[in-house]
Amino acid sequence: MNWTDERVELLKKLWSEGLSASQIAAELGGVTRNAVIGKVHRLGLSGRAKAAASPAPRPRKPRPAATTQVMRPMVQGNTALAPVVETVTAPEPEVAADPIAKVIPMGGGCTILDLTEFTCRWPVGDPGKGDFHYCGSRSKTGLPYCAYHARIAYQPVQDRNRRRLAR
DNA sequence: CCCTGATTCGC
DNA sequence: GCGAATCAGG
Repeated sequence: MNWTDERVELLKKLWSEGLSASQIAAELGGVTRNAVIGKVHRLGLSGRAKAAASPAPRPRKPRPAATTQVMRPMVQGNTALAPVVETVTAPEPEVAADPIAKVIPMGGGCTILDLTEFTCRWPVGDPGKGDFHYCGSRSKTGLPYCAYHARIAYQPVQDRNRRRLAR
C-alpha cells in the first residue's frame, strides 16, 4: 500500500480528529500504526489538537435504567426455575459504575456445571490460574449470552475497539 | 499486559 | 520516503 493523496488526506483528517495511530491504521488498512506515526511525523503534524483519545481518565457514561432492566430475570413464566435465577442474577445495588461489574458479581459468575439454556456463557477469568468461570447472568431465551455480552459478541471486533477508544 | 506517540535507522 | 523495531510512558 502506498500513500496516495487520498489516503494521506484521510490520515490527516483522522489524525486531526484525535484518533490514535492504530485506529487510523485500521481505518486505512494495509498499514501498521508505526507506518501511520512515521507518516504523521514526515508530514510534520505530530502535535495535534488536544482532542487525543486518552489523555485523561475516560468519562464514563452511566447507564441507569436500561442495563438493569434488561438483566432482570423474568420469572413469571417458569416458577420452577425462579429461585435459581434469582440467585444467579441478583443485582448488587452498590456495585461499581462499570457495566461489566453489574454483569459479573464479585467473585461470582458460575461454573460450567451451572450453565443452563438460560445462563450467559461468556467466559470470565484465566483457565491457567484456576479462576475460570462463566458470566452466568440471565440470558435471553434462545441466546447464549446475556444482553450485555450479546452486544459484545455480535459486534465486529474492529468496530467494538473503535467505539471504545474513540472520544 | 494492554495501549499510546516518539524516535531511530536500514531499506 | 517508508515503516519495523524500539523506547518511554499511561
